[in-house]
Amino acid sequence: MTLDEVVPARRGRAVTLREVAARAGVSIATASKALNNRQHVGAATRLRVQNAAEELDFSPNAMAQGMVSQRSGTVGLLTSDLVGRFSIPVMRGVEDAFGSEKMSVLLCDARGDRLREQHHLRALISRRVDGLIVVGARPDPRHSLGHLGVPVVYAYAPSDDPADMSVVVDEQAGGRMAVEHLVTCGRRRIAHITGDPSYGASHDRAAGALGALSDAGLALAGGEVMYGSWSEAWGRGATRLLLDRDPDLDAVFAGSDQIARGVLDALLEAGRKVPEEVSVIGYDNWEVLSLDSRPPLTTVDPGLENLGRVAALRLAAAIEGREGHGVEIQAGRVVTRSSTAPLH
Amino acid sequence: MTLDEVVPARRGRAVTLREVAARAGVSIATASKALNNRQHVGAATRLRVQNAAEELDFSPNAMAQGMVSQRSGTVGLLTSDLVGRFSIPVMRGVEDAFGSEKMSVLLCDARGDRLREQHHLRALISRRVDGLIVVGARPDPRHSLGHLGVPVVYAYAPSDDPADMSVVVDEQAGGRMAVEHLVTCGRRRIAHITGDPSYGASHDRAAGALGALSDAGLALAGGEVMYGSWSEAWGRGATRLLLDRDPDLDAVFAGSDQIARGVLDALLEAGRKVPEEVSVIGYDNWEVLSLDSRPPLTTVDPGLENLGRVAALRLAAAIEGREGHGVEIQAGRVVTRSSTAPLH
DNA sequence: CCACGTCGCTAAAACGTTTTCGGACCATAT
DNA sequence: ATATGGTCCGAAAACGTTTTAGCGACGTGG
Repeated sequence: MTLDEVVPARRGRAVTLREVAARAGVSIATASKALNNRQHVGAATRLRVQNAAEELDFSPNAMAQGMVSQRSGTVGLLTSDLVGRFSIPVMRGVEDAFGSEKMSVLLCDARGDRLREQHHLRALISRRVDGLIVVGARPDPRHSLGHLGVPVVYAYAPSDDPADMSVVVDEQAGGRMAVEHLVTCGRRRIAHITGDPSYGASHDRAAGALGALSDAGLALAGGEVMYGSWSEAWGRGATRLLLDRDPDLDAVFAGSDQIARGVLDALLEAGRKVPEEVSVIGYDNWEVLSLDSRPPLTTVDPGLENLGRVAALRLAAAIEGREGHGVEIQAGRVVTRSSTAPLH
Repeated sequence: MTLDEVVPARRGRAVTLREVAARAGVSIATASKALNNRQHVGAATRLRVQNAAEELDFSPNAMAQGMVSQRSGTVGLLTSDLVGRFSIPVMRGVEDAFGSEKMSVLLCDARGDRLREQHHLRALISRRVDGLIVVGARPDPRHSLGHLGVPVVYAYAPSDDPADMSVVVDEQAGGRMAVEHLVTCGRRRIAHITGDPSYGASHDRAAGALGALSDAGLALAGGEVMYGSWSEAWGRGATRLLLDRDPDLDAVFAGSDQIARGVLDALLEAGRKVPEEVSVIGYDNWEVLSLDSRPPLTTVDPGLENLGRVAALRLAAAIEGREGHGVEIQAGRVVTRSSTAPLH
């Protein structure tokens, strides 16, 4: 009996390997091997199967494949990031690293809600994701998800459990690089205006900045790090304060591009030329803010896309059994535009 | 023979229904029915199964479920949007509409590359997504994907094939609302600075604005719509030009929030008070730009999240057999902040 | 002529569920 | 005693694929 008689008319359903095999006049097993470039198939037969598959527009059912391989070919990306500021670059890094050839990304937005997070987690586990990347909304450590039965990599926000694997940006190095760049520009009276002091990153960046400053034998202009909020308004206000307190300041390191925008505006208003009299460097390289400011903003790019790539690489390794753990730190780089320049 | 002897020690693999059944001392069939709240299961038995599942931390294999139900419980979100400006709100709308209870989202970023798009498409088809939402990078019509065997809804950018189903924002109504708001504020000399003229949306918004203007018996200040680019720099330059050409202008409708920022800056520099002397309204409600400007920006919110919700609703309907077609238009709304105010 | 490999192919098992069908059992009515 | 009906439960098929084991046929060296 040939398979032909067994195959009923399909009503709207996808083409199956059985139908391909029937059309090529071979068994399902042979068809499978032919299409997957396995050996033990004659050249002529293979060609016949490939043609049949082509003609029927065959597309293998990934669920069925997943059943036998015990791999879903899927990773979960669990984010708490409301606006997607950080998750999108990470997501692109993930796609690049996995080649998106055999790995698809299941994206879930927990929106900072722990319940929703649990919910998504259950769904991902049920889908048998091969691995999971957890992207935090802010760089501070977050609670560990614990043992889930699949590898997990935390990106941007590290897990609070050192047994987990985390990949984060080096905030301290970022702060250091920013100030070093200003020092290289010949600046001597450098101030630091930054954001919410409840963010660990604020302090890390400040520590890096202070370190670079003391390495250069300089003191912080304004006397102290100016903590506030991640907003342009704070950048403006703090700058006015600073100008009062320390009129001969020649550079400002802003803790974010939003703050830097405020700094720029206040400086412009006070009649200080940027970058000639005062140089300004931001943090984040959020292009909608940094590209089109007056002047375009020199800023520290935290390298989120790279972060995503590294996270994906670590996840891929863990999936193949080479599990890692601990916090891996990735440095960013300074993107030089026109808001900083050598003195004179 | 009990099932106990059949169940081998599992090495790292997920708990299976067979194990739950064994622990509860029932057959797999009964266990399935018990957990899915099907009838024909005794109350005591059901409880025993539920407890067993709980104790073993059982999570049903979605792939296996998908095999029998012929549904993957998955929708694809195919985006071409580089920065995720539009896709993220849409994605949230999708999650909301589907409740994320039984539907997960497979996110793919084609990055404007047609080849990559084809590639992702194949992957999604192979995963047997129940439906597909295609989000464009700009509001202009895009090429149809054709017939894929699953329902497709185009969001933001409509398909060029009227047989497809598209959901887009009503750009013309947006332009109209913006000007109507300015007219309500008592403004009489209203100009319109907008972006790239190769965007259909530029012209749609302008048409809406012009319509509202003529309804109010007003002429466009500056004489013509000022097309340029979607940037702050263009907003600044165009404003200076405009101020020269028509010094007694009392309102500007900017085609994007970025442009509006430039307008605001140029106005400030020219010594014009906003909103008292000149009112400014933007478009997009991109909060990082609109919330923290001086003053905070009144702007047209295109309602992307709602767009995503509607797209998801239409997709859900199509999945259940109620297919639609044609272009559905969703209106946004004006978000009033401080950059517009009644005259006097 | 026999032993032995190799090649090309197929049947069947396995993956983890849901669902259909029928059987066992019990109570009640005839 | 037999029929009737209802309630619980289990065996088995089905979903679409990969993989393993095995079967002929053919060639090759003894």
